Amino acid sequence: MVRGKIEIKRIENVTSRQVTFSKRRKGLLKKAHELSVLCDAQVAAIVFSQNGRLYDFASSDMKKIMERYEIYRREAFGEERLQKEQYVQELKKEMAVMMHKIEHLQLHCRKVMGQDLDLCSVEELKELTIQIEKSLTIVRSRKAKLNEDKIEKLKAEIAGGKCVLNERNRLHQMFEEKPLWMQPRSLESEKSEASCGCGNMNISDVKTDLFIGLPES
Amino acid sequence: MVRGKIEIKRIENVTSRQVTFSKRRKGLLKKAHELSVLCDAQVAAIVFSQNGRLYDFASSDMKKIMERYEIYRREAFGEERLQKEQYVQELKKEMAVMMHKIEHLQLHCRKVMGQDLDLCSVEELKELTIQIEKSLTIVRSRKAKLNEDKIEKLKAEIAGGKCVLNERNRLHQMFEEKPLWMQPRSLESEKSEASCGCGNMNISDVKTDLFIGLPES
DNA sequence: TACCCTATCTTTAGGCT
DNA sequence: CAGCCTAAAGATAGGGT
Repeated sequence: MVRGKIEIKRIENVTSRQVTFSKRRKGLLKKAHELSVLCDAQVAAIVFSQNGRLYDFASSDMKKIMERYEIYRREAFGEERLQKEQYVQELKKEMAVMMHKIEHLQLHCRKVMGQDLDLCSVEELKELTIQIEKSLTIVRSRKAKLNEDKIEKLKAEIAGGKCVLNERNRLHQMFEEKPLWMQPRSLESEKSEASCGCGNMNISDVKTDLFIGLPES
Repeated sequence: MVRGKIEIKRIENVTSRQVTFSKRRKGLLKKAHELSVLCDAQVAAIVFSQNGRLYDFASSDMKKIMERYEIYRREAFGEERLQKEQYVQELKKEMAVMMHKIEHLQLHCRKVMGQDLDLCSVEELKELTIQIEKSLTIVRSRKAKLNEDKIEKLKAEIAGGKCVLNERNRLHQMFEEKPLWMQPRSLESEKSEASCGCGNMNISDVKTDLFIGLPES
């Protein structure tokens, strides 16, 4: 091979390849430009180097050229758009299903709430009644259970509270003093006692309960 | 201008321009190809002639090259796609809202049906009870009304039926025979009479009522 | 990496068929 | 309009800085 002549195949020497890339890339873009000017044609050229760098030329707006290209190559590019379109259609379909579901649920809710019964047959109303009666039973029993639980809890707390009180009384008696609650109290001490120590809720209920039986003097 | 040398500006002579276009176009695409092979680069070239004919070269799939290009030039191309993307996003958002609504409705339905009450507070249960009781009242009154209407209707029919019966009685008397309903009846027919009207009434009750007066034979 | 040099190769303007 | 011819213009491989 004499100076200058090369085969058109990948240049294996990295340096040589990079140099050639730089030169020929410039040449290509220049020629693209010349063609567009000389012949008044729409020309675009895109080159990605092996390093991923982009070099390009576009005689006019690249976007427009590419759009025009896509129109020509509709068959190759249409698919993707079609797929997107189909995806949107699927979404819409799904939304329609959900919408239907919502309507159905709303209708059911309303019926159970005793609304929109105009269209119900006697049979339907009968079933509805049974259903609602069942619900009522369940809800009531649940409520009753919760209340019972609460009562149990309160009872336990009251019992606990009494223990504390007895303990305190015992201590006071050990020091041969009247327990504090038997002494005349200022509002302030009452306040501070109420807000003292133990939590800020349950115990206070218990205290109130206890106070009922206490002498006010 | 000597032979061969030209300025880079639009060629005014149409023939000359077309010839030059043909030659340089070929040259450009060839160089694009050579660049891609020699330097292992991704190269694309698009040329539209003034007549709107398309000539192109792509070292690999043009679609991919253009997509890669768009990633580089996102700011210029993003808008349109972004709009579509936003549309899809909006759809998805709407779907999420609907999904939420469905869940909410389902939860509500279940609660009204007396299911999933574990998480309800006593307050909620109280309200639920009131709601369900209301529903029950409404549904019952609606059912009652429908039944009353039906009874009215049936009474009217019975009245019509009595006319027929009277007619028949008249015929029987003409033949000096006792009508069947005046003959002693079995317990069965009495029972069915007892269950008529009030309570779980439906068409069959009423029919039974009508059969009472009809000859069994 | 980038640019310069230059011999040589490639492209192409213009002309012709 | 397509193709061929040819000389000039242009591009570039290989080498050097």
